[in-house]
Amino acid sequence: MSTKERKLREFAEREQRFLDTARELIQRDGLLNLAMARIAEESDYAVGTLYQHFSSKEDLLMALVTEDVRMHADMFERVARWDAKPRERMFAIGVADMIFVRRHPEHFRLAQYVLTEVVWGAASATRRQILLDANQPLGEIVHGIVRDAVTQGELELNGLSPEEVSVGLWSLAMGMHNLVHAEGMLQDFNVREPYRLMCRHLQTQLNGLNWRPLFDATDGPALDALIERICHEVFDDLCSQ
Amino acid sequence: MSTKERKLREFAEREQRFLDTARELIQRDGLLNLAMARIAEESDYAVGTLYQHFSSKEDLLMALVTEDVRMHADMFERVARWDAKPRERMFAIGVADMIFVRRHPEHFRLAQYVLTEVVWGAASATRRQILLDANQPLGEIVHGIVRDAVTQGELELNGLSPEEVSVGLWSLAMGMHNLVHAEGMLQDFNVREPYRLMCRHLQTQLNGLNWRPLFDATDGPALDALIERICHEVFDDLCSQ
DNA sequence: CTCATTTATTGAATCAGATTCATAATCTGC
DNA sequence: GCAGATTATGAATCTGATTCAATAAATGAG
Repeated sequence: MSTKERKLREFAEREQRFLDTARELIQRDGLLNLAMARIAEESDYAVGTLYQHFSSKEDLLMALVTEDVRMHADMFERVARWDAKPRERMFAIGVADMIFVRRHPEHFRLAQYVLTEVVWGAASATRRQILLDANQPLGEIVHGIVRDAVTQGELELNGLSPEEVSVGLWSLAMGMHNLVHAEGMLQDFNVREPYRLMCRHLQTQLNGLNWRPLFDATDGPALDALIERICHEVFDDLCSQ
Repeated sequence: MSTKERKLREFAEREQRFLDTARELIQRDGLLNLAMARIAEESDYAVGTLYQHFSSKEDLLMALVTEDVRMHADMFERVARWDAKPRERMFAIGVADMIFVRRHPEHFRLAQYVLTEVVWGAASATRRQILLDANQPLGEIVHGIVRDAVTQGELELNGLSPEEVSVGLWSLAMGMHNLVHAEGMLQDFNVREPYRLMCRHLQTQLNGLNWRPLFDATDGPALDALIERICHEVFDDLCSQ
């Protein structure tokens, strides 16, 4: 039944086209001015057709975030496969975030919006589940690194679960993303390179957990060298810049 | 000119009434279903009158967040006045957050929404500035504690600015707030008491910064005792539970 | 106290934009 | 090539924020 397959493929292609158009429009005119009619028009389809793919505007936004999350997950998976000590891999997760943000500057802004009660509640249950599923691997990978460290005797949990350790590190990263995107909140604090700062604080926190081998977070050049090394060994194609 | 004063007071009272009504409605029907017409109706005023106070719905939401931020700032000011070591005061900031969330469970959900590009951009510039101004003291107090620690020889900055140290701790707290409110993101991780966990990670991070006196973050009872002590010494009236 | 003038309140009308759905077009199997 | 099924279309509908002409209240000079 080749016809059925072709139909499915065409449907998927059209969906992709809608998503790409939406992304362009957000980039051009801002999320604030995104209109369903415009997305349809710019994609050369009718509004009704757009609604065959997405049950609502919020649904579409959630689909965009899901796309990004999958790319993010790909980066995390490279880290998981990277042959290095758990502590280095955990740090590489932070570096992955940093690179990801550089390549998808709109992602966290959009994700922040989509995770909001208003948008979350207005999207379809199906779409929400898809997003949650896409997120799953991110958590798994981080937890896995924690477990590896414990197995290899480089970290003691001291009563925490691996997930609870992850959450501490995750919070740091998520909080920095938020501060960066909260207009005006961060400029008062006069922070030049928030993501490099995040990397440094990540090392500090890992030291605080007594995760061996300890790293001298105050050694700026060493920090930069490590970031550089991870860029080359793990994300070579992604950090030409 | 007592008449003018009375007018101003009445205007302020009416504004407060609108805000209180809005809060009730949000609590009852959710942010998703908040309608300007409803707020006006429930406050026994016409829609147009509501718009004399708030230039848009987003403006009103921002005013709500600003109210909360002021209360939050009051708690931080208590900490600033508390007679204790900088490290204890810094930890007390985390405890303040924890108590604040318990008393205003809707705040961070709302704040998350308001800090979103869409809402931020739709509010009036004036209202935005008011919110930023209300936030200012929060940052100042935290930076001040860092500076005190340095002055008293209990912390070395090692090339960071006091603001950059603050931002690391701030990120942790903000990230946890976000994870808590991102539906479904955290249950997968199976975290029972996220704010207690935040407190523990805060101690871990302070240790990582080598902020003296160090605290054994793995000692659960000691952690709980400290939290308890801060509740009583600083926030006695606020944590009857 | 009265009236002209200014200021504030009102809510029906307007507007924007998301969503629907009757109609038209296209496809399918025979 | 045709009947029936499926899909695409975009004008019409619906929701809810925002405006503004009409109305009411306050002011203050005489």
